[in-house]
Amino acid sequence: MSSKHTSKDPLAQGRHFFEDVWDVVRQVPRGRVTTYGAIAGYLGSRMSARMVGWAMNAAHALPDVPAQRVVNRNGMLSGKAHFGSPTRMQELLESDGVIVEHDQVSDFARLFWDPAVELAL
DNA sequence: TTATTGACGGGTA
DNA sequence: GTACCCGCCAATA
Repeated sequence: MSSKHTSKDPLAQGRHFFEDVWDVVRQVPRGRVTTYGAIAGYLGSRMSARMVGWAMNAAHALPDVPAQRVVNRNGMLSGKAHFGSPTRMQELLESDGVIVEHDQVSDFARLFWDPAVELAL
């Protein structure tokens, strides 16, 4: 991360968007999952779910960011291809106690962890 | 410099 | 119910 501020209006975010994303993801409890849109909405940019994906890409270098707990709104492991192996994301989720079938989280609605609700800020 | 893409989501047809 | 289009911000070509 270096020294470049790409945000033209940092005050609007109060902080770097990526850092906020990582901070939220780190708060996702084991055995739970969240979505890109939920994180984006929690941060204030409801339609910038894509940026959460980019943040995850950058988070790849961070130790405590469980990106496997972040899936798309369908509960599908859309980012599994970006893990070490095609099955790595599923294995990590199963290790968390999450059932995954056909690249999709079982009982996704039940396991869904919404920062806007759980953090309730 | 502009154009296209990307770990997405919602609204509209 | 599915399909398509637009918008978000950043990085890459």
